[in-house]
Amino acid sequence: MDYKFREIEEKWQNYWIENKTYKVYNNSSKPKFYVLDMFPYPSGAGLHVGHPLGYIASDIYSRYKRLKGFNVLHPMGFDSFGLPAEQYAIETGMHPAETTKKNIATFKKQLNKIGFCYDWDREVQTSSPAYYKWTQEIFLKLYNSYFCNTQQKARPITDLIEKYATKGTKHFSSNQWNAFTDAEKEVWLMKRRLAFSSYGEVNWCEALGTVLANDEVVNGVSERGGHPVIKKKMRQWYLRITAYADRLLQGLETVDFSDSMKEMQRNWIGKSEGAEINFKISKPFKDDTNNNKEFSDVIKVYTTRPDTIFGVDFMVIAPEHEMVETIISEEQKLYVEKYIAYVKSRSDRERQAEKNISGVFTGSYAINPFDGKKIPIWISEYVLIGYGTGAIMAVPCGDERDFKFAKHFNIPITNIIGNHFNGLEANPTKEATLENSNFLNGLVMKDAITIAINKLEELGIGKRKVNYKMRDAGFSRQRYWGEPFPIIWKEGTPTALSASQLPLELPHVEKYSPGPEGEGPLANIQNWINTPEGKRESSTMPGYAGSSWYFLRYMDPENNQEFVSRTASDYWNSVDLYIGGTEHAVGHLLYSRMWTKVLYDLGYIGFDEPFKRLVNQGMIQGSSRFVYRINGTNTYVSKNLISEGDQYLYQEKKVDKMHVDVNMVDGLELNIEQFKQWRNGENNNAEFILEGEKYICGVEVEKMSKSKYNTVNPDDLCVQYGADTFRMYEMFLGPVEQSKPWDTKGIEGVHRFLKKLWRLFYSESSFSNGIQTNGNTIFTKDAATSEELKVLHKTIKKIDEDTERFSYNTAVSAFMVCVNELADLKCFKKEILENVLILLAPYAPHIAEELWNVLGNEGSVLDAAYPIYNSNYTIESSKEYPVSINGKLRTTMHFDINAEQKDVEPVVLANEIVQKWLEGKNPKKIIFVKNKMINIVV
RNA sequence: GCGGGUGUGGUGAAAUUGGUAGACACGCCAGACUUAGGAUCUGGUGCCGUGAGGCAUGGGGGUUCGAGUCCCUCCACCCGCACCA
Repeated sequence: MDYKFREIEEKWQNYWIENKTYKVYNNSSKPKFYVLDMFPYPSGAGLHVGHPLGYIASDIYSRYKRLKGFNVLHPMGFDSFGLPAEQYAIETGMHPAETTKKNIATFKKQLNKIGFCYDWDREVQTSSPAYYKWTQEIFLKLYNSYFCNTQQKARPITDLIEKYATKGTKHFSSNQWNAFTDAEKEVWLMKRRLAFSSYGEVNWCEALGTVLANDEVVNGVSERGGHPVIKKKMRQWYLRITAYADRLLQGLETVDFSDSMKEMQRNWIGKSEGAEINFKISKPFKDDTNNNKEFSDVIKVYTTRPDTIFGVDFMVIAPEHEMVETIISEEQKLYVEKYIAYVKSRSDRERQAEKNISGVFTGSYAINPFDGKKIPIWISEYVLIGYGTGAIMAVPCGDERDFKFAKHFNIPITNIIGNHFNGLEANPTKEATLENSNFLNGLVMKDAITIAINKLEELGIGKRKVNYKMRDAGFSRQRYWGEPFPIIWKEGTPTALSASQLPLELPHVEKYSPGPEGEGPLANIQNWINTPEGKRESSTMPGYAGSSWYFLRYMDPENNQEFVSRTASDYWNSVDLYIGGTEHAVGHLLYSRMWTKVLYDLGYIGFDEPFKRLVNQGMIQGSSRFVYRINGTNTYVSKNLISEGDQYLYQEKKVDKMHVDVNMVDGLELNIEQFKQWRNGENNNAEFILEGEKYICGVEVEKMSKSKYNTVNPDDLCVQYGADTFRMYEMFLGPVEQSKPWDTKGIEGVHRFLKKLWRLFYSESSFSNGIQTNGNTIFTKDAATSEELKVLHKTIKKIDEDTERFSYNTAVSAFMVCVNELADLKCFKKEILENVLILLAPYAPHIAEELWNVLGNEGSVLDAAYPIYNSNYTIESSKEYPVSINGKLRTTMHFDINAEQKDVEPVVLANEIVQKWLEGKNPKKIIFVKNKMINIVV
């Protein structure tokens, strides 16, 4: 009988559903294990081969853990709120709820074809009211909490109110507090709430009347329509994630993420220690009587290097700095205004990426607080208002950007580090001994830092300061397709709904155009936005709201009393293995880590890190194929006939390079018939200039996307080769963590492997008189030979190690080696094959189930006992040693496994080849590493 | 600009701790079986060289008996940067 993978896979997928094979219960005598994938956004494009990479890896691990005796939670759901559905609605009028429902159905269908072991009874969808009810409730918990700096944890806001009412603060007494109106109280409370409202800058597009995401803005104009975009201040909601900065840093020590991932989070948090220093400003002006006067005020700078204070040659402030207005001099006014207008059109990223130095002098000077030196104050886009104090003291001899700025604008440079500074580039060292530095002279810089700060504090002109690059997280979006805020505004003061009023459902809308003043579409729905108590908040929560806590809901998906019961969350605890892409390195992971910490502080869960171990799957890129059409004709020229240069040419004629669907190309050879029928046969009459008999396509690696025709649909591969082949091929491509372009070429090898495995159980079918005869089962119950056992146990060890360390590509290779060797040995023995099937079950579940039953076993192979490695079967008695002379391999020799250097030396030196290479010389040294190698140094 | 990552045959890759570079596959070449093959099987396949041998892990330098692996330096490409999820 042949390997009829389509029938087998359908059979077992139905079996799994009927027998609830993947149903998971919250009570079990087995130890728990929680394996989670980052859930997908159900895009309209459906699943492509990039999505399942991580899912297959986690599925393998889940099945493996289950076989090893764990109660494994391995759920799946959908991150179904988001911008694309809304964009699509704007374009087509289709309601996001409708498209989302459809897309989820497609995704699920596609996922199920690959044979994942999800317990769909636990599915969550962030856009369903039954789910976002709890997202809203957790928002209320954040809103009704503050971060207690003494205890370094979240506490109910009522504790703070209590404190204000009884003890007051340095800003007000308890009596004053009690006399405050509710609105006045709210102003103070808002400064502490973990979810709070404040003003922030957004990308505002006047023409579209809406706020835009950064990637909707290209070169200062909107992607849609190319309208100008400026920064605008608007009321926004924020999460006070900065309060958790230190705990987010400390928590990294306790989790098993890659070093690079931790590094990225640390950089994002960007903790630095330094000082804030007050610089007095001197701005000359003429008073009414035309006398020269000096205006004076203070600008605070933040620096991590207060030791370089005597090397400050100028100050730079951000174009948005609040002091700009007051310090510009009459003469410079025009230049400054022009410069600021230019900066307004630029994004933060452009401003930092810019290599051309730009800036403008304000006309004012700052006074070095220690020595009274007058330094010019400049404005430049490389200083960002959101970081530090939005003003820096520039030390050109020690900072590269400051140095270039000084050179560019001819600002004299003070050298405070002697010959550590060569005048050609800045030197950021901390090891130099300070010169020209007043009371710091003679000190090594790193020691001078503390001394300088102490002096600043002593003189009251500055203070020690810890700074974070991380900002509080913007938590509102002027959009429709997201969770509504359970907030009502009255006369500028917000009131929260109570938990019992949730969910606050998203009202149905017909149109998605923005509301007045850049508000979200919800502002247009009069009977929803207006309530007797006041106006509802019109913005919605961002995509990461629902995804910040979804891993908790899977534990207890049907609970309608709480977002998760303490019993369920205590049992499942944090996620043991989390798989997803590095693109979430900072955003999603930091937000869910913060939410987890808050919920822990408030006592709702018993752990404060959500993910114990994180594995990042690489990105699957597309491998695009191109055809070349002679400009203005319908004739296509094969790739290698074209000369490439500034443009493509064929016999002096210009050639246009065009994407062609990668699925119509076998390797590099275009299927011309398919191509003619492509896109309703628009190339029906095309002519081809071939090389040999073939049309060869061009190749390039690009992002996988529909518009580049380089997407490959897993459904097609499952139909053609089967899910088991597809799963194993995705793993065989290379390490899970590595990014790589998809290429279907090569899948045959894995498919052949499964067919070869099949032939260990069934004899081949054959044709006689035009009729196919079925092969019969050929497995036997004979006892295995030591050689066969050796193959098996070698494989058990390898698969176990490789699965544990996520080296699935080498595991697949080990299966191939195993089956090749068993085939060579003509081993059809149940005793051996049975165990191979159990090992294989996580990787190729359908064929493993089928053959497991062919061998006469009942039920699912997942309930079998995992084979145990026995080293007795794999012991070798001798070892083939590589023998090198001067590090170059010259021969190999066999020695007993226990042979020592003294046993080996005479034999090696007597060897013919060794003799030849020694050329009669005496060896200087013989290096013998037991079980590794032999090297003779001459 | 800042941060992170990757560079090994024609291709995907392997080499887990500094110890036989290229396992396992794809592709290609030769052959067997077959009415037929997009089935199956056998052998070969890093590069140069008839050969002995030499050269090879992005380039250059270093440490070491020994480097794909460690150190320095340069180059190329990919990803992220706060309203895409």
